[in-house]
Amino acid sequence: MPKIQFYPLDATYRVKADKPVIYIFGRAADGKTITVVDDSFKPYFWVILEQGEDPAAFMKSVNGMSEKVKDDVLTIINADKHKKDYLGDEVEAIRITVNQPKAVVHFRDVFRNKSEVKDVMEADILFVRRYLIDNRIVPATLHEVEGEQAKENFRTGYVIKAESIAQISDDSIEPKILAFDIETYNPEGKNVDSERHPIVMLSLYGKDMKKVITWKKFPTKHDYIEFVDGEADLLTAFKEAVDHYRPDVIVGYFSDGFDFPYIKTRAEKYKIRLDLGWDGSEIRTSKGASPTVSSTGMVHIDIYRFIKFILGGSLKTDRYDLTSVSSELLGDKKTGVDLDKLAEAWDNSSDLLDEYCEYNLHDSFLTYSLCEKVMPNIIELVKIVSLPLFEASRMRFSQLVENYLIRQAHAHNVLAPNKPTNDEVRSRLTRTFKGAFVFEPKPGLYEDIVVFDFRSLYPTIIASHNITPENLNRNCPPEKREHVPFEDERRRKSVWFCKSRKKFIPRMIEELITRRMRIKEIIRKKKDKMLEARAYSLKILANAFYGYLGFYASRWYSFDCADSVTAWGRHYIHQSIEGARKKGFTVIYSDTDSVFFTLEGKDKKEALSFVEGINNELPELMELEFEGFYPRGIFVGAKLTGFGAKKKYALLDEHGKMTVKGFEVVRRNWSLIAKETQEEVLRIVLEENDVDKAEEYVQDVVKKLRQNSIDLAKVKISTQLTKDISSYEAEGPHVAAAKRMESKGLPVGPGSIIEYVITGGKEKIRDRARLLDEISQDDYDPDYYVNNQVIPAVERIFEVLGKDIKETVAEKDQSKLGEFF
DNA sequence: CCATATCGGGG
DNA sequence: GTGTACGATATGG
Repeated sequence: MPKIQFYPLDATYRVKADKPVIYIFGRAADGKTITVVDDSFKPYFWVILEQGEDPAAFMKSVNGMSEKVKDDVLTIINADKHKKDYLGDEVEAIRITVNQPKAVVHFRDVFRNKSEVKDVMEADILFVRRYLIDNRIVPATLHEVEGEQAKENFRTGYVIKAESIAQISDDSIEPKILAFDIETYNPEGKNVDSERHPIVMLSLYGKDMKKVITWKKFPTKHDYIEFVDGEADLLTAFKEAVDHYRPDVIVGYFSDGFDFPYIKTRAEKYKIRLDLGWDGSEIRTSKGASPTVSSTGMVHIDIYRFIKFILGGSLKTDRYDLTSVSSELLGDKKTGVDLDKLAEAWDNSSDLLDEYCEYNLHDSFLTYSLCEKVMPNIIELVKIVSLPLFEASRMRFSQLVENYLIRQAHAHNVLAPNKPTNDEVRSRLTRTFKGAFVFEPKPGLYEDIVVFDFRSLYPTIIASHNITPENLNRNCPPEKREHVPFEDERRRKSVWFCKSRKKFIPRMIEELITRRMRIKEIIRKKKDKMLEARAYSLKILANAFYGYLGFYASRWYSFDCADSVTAWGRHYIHQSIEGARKKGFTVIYSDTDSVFFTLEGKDKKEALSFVEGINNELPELMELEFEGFYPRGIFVGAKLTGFGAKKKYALLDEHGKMTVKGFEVVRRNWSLIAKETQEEVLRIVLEENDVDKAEEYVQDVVKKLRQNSIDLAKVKISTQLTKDISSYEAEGPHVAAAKRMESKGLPVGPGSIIEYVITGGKEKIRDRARLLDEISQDDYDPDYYVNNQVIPAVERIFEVLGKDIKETVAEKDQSKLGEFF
């Protein structure tokens, strides 16, 4: 029988004659598209009987049950029993195998109401998911199917009726990606309306495809522009181009929420079928709070969602528009055209349309580049959770953990707990957790600072202390009980975990930690993009476990588990702090998993041996790591925010490298002169320990500001708009500047970077904001830059050093005035 | 103050 | 489709 190697990408099922048939779509190793048909798998779920009930009698009574519900015949085709781990106990669970997925729902409800049934389990794991898990099929990796060509009508190179399918290697596909983007007619500005306004341009970008389709003619040099006769033709041309290119992945930016729904609405107007599915089906929208759009076979990825939800935490940007994300990830950004004028240009068939087409293609290019860049991360997640790309690329952290656990539960003979009921969710939401310990730094200048932090603190606590619901206060001889070191005595007495045997969640997390350590070891010797993506995936997954245990909607939720993790965290950090103090070090700062202390004349080696001592006492997986040694550091009086004090400090290491946290230098909306002065003051103080010199430096800057000899580029302030100009309640200088730009016909909106300078005068600051091309060197206001930029940037640093820089500067000004008169 | 609604992204 | 989510912020009672 023929064998074909292929990479599964997507899967679905259909019921034929009351029998489910699985279809796996993918790319064969020879490049052709493939459909694999498998009708051998049956849906099932589990029943747990009440104590004392007879499994044999139950199985006999239910086996063969059959009911006709509407047009479906729903039948129990088998009932057998297996030893399974049910919430930590080994039980005889009864597996109910049925003829089709709908029968699961039906019999689930029937059994739930039976008095002899204690619980119904895994009756909500989707059929395709069940199939992939039970058959150990890992999407995006290399598999081999054995079977004959099937006579079914699919638009793929192969259609194989599978006799057997198996993963043959961990090698993953490099998917063929096609990005797309639309521009719409928008006479009402931001107010887009897919019912009334047409799509005027649509771009496609792939390795071998650069195309913009539009339906007004204008002169152009670009050979990638394809002119068609109207919007309907544009839609048809889009469909044909995608169909002809046959990508594995079609990608858009916010295409779940905008491009695809818009295209669908427009296509419906013309009764055009968007049958892009490899089975001939149309693209489908799923409504809800966050709608998705899917197509069978070809995988639709909305790269915005993946970047925001999965990579977001490790990016600096807090905005997820295409410009911000591209500039951070690719160092590129959208081309600047004014979209508010597109409708006008369209109406007049203006030559400007050529520029809009360039812009349209560039957005597809950025989307393509982003997708290509993060694809290793998507694929590694796919492999870990064993879900198709469509689902894996849309997951949140909680779903990532949950799907990983469900996948592993099957491999470890564990029954996945059920999802919480609405009532349960409500009650979970009322409880809050005590967080991490923070030791506030005393403002001051410190010498010989050593920093240590716990490597993966929460994951290692879960693994080391066996923290999991199945181990909480149950089935354990007293001598094996480990009480959680809560500060509250009652809680300490009442919450304990059994140490005797590693249970499911701790075992899973231990595996993640050790796998990641092995990979890191390999990467150290030889860099590898895929391995780095894998190490990153394992890290974010392990780190998400603590949050998952305390997440209200999770299957493995446990208030006591989540609360115990932070209690252990506080315990270990306190222990480290106390240990350091006993050895004669002075602890200056600590937050969650890190400790900063000063050597107090002792040798660096003594600090290292202290940590070695701590590590000898720690459980095996836990480790307090040496983070760095800093000959000098400064901690500055923190401004109280709603969440407590914000941390502000700067450290200088032995090689002269400065680490700055929480100071304005790292923020954008300060002028360069303020940032530079702050950085230089920090450098003089830390490197040379010379406060007088720092003071002189500031005085010199002030003098130059007063002479208006500081370059305009250094007094320029850049601020990013976060919303529409009209929706700002308080008009700050950046809003005033944005309005000036708008009045000059420059495109401004959310995401635009506004650059302005404050000029002299008696009006409000916002009325003195000017754009760079409106002013010359002498126009900036020295007073503003001295009092509102430079002084505030360095004030607290000098405060720590016992100086009032305001006074120093004022005196100098005063004496100068004296000389003058 | 707490509960409920809206937004995010996109043109 | 063996289904529907999340978290921050603004608004209203």
